[in-house]
Amino acid sequence: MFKVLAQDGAARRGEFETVHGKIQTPVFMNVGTSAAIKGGVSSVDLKNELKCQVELCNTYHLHVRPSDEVIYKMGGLHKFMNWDGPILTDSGGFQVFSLASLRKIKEEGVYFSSHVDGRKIFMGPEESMQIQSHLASTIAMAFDECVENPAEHSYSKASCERTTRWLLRCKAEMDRLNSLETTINRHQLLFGINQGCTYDDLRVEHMKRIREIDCAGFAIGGLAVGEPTDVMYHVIEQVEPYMPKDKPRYLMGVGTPSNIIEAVYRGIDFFDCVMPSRNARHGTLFTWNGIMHIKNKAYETDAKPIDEQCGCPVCKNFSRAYVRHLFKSEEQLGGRLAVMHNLYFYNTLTEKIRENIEQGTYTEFRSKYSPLLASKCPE
RNA sequence: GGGUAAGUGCGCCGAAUUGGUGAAGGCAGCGGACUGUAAAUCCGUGACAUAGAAACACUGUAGGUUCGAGUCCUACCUUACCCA
Repeated sequence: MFKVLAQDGAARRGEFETVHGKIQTPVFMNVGTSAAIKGGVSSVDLKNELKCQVELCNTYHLHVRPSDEVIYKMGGLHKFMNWDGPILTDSGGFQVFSLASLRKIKEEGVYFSSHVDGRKIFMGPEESMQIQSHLASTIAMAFDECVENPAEHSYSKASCERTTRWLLRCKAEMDRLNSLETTINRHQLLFGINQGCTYDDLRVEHMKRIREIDCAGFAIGGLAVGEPTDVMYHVIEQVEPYMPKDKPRYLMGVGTPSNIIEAVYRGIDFFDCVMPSRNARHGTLFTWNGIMHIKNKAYETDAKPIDEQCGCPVCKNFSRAYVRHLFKSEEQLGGRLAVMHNLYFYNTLTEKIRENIEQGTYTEFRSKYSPLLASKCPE
């Protein structure tokens, strides 16, 4: 299912075949938590204009609203949001982290207070798999605990061991669900998730343990949650040698353009992050010359496109001055255009990464763009 | 001409108990943050200054009462409304 087509150092150019189409890696998955890209971008935009390969949705959010039963009745997420490409659903594990004040963790699973109406929600490995099966995503993520940083070694160790037990339960439940005639996508894939906070021994031990479990891919979770960037890169370097070479590797929730370039350099294939969409809605745009705050006065009468090197529908049609105006006057179109630009940028970034790995020029690409894309755009 | 009400820091709005620390807060402007989305959100922002201290400045204007005045008194100015 996963083939490495080319390699340049540790960087891999791959292809992952799924029932919803082939994914060219490295890939950036576009985050539409509640079956929608925030900022008003639809699956039609993603497909026709933004070079999106994979859309990511969230188990917890969709369970809360509109409920997975509703989506199941509507024929699954693909039909529901009219997206025929691959979909990855996150398991709700990140909400164990982000809704820290609203949940309680037990061996059987996690008790949440809904962030919408406060009602009690229980989610364990089986529930997460059942919901994701209803959603009928291409790839389901294992239900894990994303441990906060910093965390005690003893807590992280116990949490890792529980996450392993949860993965075994996820695997068993998914196999059962995939065998049911009533299941919409009976070829749903499961990705296991590595945890261990920033402790090398826990990370490696956990990776060695979960690679024994038959998953379609493996993710590194629990990073970019407050630790310094060099610590994140260090953890990737520690874990990567123990990740199967014939399966995709997914760095969850990461990251900045520079983070992605650096992680690919260290052997990662899949990414997702809210950063392009969230920052766009907040007026921060990514360009090939660095980061641009479009609300800044400097762009008040700037007739140039956001990025002269960019081929996105926004840069082909509108000026910086116009987009700035939309933001300053709180027109919804501003957010939409900004999100479209940033997603196109991320999808083009991974496209360029793939080309450079194929051509064996990834090291030069990385040296040039890793610092450049993290800098502030001049002008 | 007479009467009533009101004037608050940086453009606008606006709070301030029976007078009691150098006047809350909001908007706008300007800048920043954001990493498996409780986020179209949050933070900073009078001026000056690298920063701190000192100094300077504060309720239309000018006086007065008082230990102490945005709050009380007097005059004037401005605005709104009412009566001629």
